[in-house]
Amino acid sequence: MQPDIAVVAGLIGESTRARMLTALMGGKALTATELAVEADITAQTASSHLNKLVTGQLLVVRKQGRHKYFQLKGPKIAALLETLLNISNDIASARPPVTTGPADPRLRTARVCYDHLAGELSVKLYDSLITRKLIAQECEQVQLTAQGLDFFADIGASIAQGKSKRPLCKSCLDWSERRSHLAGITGQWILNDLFKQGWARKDLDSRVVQFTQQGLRLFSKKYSIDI
Amino acid sequence: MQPDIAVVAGLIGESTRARMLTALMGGKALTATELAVEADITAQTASSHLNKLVTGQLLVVRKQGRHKYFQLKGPKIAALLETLLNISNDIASARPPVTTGPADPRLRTARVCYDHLAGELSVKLYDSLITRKLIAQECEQVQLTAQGLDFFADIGASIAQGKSKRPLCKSCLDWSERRSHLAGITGQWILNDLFKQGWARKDLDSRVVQFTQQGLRLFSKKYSIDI
DNA sequence: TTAATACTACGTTGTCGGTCGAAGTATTGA
DNA sequence: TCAATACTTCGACCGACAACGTAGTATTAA
Repeated sequence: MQPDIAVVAGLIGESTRARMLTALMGGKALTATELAVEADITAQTASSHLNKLVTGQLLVVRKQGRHKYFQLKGPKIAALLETLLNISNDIASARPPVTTGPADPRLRTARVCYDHLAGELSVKLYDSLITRKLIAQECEQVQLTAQGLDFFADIGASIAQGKSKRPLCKSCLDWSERRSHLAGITGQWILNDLFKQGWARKDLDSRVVQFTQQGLRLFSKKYSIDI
Repeated sequence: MQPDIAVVAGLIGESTRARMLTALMGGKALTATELAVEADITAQTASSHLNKLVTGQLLVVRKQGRHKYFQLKGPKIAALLETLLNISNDIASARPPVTTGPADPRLRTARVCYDHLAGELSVKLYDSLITRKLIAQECEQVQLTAQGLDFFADIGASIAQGKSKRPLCKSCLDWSERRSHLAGITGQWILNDLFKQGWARKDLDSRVVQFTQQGLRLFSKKYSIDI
């Protein structure tokens, strides 16, 4: 029997739940109340939706005191949502040449895509890594070169493959830029490093990554990016 | 503004429409009536659904006489559906250890995944290509090796990259096998070649690829597969 | 303990949309 | 021309479900 794609798609295919899931693309675990605010509904309704999403295996929940933290269940779910974001963006921009929304410019510049960086800045990063031959892209597939491995070892990146099945590198299509950016373990490390260095912080209740002036300078220096 | 993933997901997230879309994963264009039969509804209801799917940009329609042929709009949509099939399969098999459905064995053996081959046989094909170093898989990414390019040139495959952005090779995760198989231009060529040689035919109203006895023999010989 | 917060369970309401019957238009074939 | 087929439009019905108010149960803070 074929798997029933309607149940999963149906869970995502309701605007309120979709807003919650999109909010969780920020990678951070959010509480039920936060998600209720995000989706602009009461706590009761949110509770009901979140229950469905957990039962439907799209979210996992961690209880902490009187709070319940919800999170996307894994990279697979995040990838599905990103695919949906891409296609939806294609469709939306194909439709009306009018109102090609300016969008939140900060969201367009840099945002979190589950566990890695997305947006203009991440595309520039990707281009730089390609130009410097630290990653190689063939056939729309990416991998670290020997130089790349050295480079990331030098800057102290702990990106050992480990026993996880996750690829070191993975290109992720950006819905705002329509260009590739870096996902996978390496992409995840870069984002974490960013925060650890204090170069940027995640906006509350949003996927926006807000760089400090100096952070942006140091970041672009580290990865040789022209701003 | 973020794209609204709810509309696309909502279109897929209705069981009747999901059945139609899954049927179209066979890659063949189907008429409205055929899809109505497939989904077990009347022609009126089917018409309404198909209209929505076309408006929603998931399908394209070609009019031919008094028939209307519907088809998935492109590889992107097919990829989205395949991702959904995978996740749904994971979820379904995680749930009840009971009724791990035997499924249609023929569907499990060989089926069409939009424009390439999927199922047990395709996974074996993939493994054979890897073993013989005709394709290389690193970091979960695939590409044709030099030998691979020679091999496919020898057997007359016209798999020039062309100006299309489609990758030559692409691994596609199989929902029935939980293993990779070959997609992309090369995967498409192999499937077409199969039919051209008369080694197999597509079942009507299904994704099943039905091999002839001799076809299976010649196919496995051509690609050095152990059956 | 009392009060406040975070979340949940239940019952009601109202809307949205899937479904089909009936009737209509276009195309094909005899 | 007449009849059959393929698809669409309209209208009505009805079930599903999102939303919330009320009323609960945990957990924390004072």
